[in-house]
Amino acid sequence: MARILITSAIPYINGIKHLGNLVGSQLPADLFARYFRARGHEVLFLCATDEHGTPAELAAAKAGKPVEVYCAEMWAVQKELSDGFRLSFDHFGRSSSPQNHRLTQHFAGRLAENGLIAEVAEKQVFSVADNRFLPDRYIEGTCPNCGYDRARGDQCENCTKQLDPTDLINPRSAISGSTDLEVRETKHLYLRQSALRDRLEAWIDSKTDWPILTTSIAKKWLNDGDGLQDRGITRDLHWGIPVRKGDAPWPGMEGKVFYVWFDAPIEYIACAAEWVDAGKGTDWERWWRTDKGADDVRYIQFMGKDNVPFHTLSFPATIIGSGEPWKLVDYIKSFNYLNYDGGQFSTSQGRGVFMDQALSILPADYWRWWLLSHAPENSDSEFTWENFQASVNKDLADVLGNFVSRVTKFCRSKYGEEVPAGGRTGDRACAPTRATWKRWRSARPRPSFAPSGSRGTNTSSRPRPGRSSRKTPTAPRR
RNA sequence: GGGCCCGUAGCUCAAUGGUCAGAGCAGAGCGCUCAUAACGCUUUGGUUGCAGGUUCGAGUCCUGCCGGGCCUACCA
Repeated sequence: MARILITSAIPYINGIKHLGNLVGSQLPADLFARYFRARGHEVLFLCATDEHGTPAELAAAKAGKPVEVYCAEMWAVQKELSDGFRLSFDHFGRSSSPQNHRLTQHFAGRLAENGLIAEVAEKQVFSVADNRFLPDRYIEGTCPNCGYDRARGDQCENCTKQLDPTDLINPRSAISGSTDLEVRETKHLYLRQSALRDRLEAWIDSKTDWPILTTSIAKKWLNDGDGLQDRGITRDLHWGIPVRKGDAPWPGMEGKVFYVWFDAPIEYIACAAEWVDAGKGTDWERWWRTDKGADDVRYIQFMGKDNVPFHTLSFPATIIGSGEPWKLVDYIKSFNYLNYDGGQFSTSQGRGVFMDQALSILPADYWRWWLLSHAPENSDSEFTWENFQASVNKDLADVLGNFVSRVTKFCRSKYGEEVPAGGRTGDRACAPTRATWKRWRSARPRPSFAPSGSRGTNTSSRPRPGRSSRKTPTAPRR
């Protein structure tokens, strides 16, 4: 029996997720977890909400609520929806948990002790009216290239030219519209990823079985320009994990918090501690510390492709740089995007199908089945209502529904109202099943969701009796 | 601009460099009735985006082009 640790990319707190988010991480992770539980393996499946960062603060302000209240409410909403979709997390935590505060500060302290943190003074745009520093994309103005008047500080959406905020003509805050902006100097901590570049590259090169989507993105970042760059891990925000060096204060960093992408992956670990503290488990280090029993754990992460750089580089840099025996990921399953009727799903534009709407239309299993059988593994895939309707009506209602109806009515007509006692199946009938079972047991725990085709576990080209087993494990058969 | 991914039947998708490129749906034909206006069987449909190259052999590897998408480090 193997021990399998599974994490799904943690969904951001600022709203209800759409089906594209769901199929890109949580849903396939859930299928994978259920499959290995059903095969008798020991599984720990963790997810959480990702609660820090500028968008969370702004969403709370827009809702007219204190950010911690807003996040608590949205956590409950997301928890209810994940339950509604029957996502079988062993724990659904929060990146704002005390456990994550402690652990994030611990990692930062260890990295500093190992000389992997640099303090960098930099200039950044500050909005007086908003009383906050503005990330580049929260500054709007007129594009110097094409004249578009709603260009963002990082890029003009109209002409796609990349910009620096200081390039903008008549810059203003995208939050309040205020033009009372000034450039202020601020000091931040940087994770010296460049110092770990060669170790990260060697580690990634050793992962020859990862999806090309995962490794190609990682290698791009490792080799682009001057190679892997250091990354700022602190921000001038109010809501977040206060910058501390382990248990100690961090002189010069008062009032600052860690960057959301520094603390979010650490929540994978902290979530296991939350799982124990919630009384659902007994020993979380057994899953995460290779010196405390986790050396035989196989750890698999699920995420959309936009998350890959942080999971292949930043988070491993944090773990390796700590010098402590934390468990590194063994396999990163990344997904492309699910599109909606010819375009992208869009949370900000309300375009697409959202988790709450979906459940109000049909029960979760309809969605689970369709989404998993159309998971965008090799390229972006497409949701259309026509396809969804036709697939559900034909495959679920007609084929499966009719089959169940037929079997139950057949039994009733032959055996009456009583369920007949079971018997033993003959050896001849069992033989194909045994062959199938043997192949399943020898399969490597690597996720692949394509409903047809010959990827997977078959090592023999000999035709075999019975029906192919190489279907997605959720394919309803009885 | 740079990098990467993708392009396969009307649609949604498969295919460790190796039989005749396969499934489901849609279309056509036949059949069945234990069953949901169902179901089963058969079947039509392909210059694998285009043009070259490597190879005994290319959907797969290489080069160029066309088209779509993603990323490009201060959104997450």
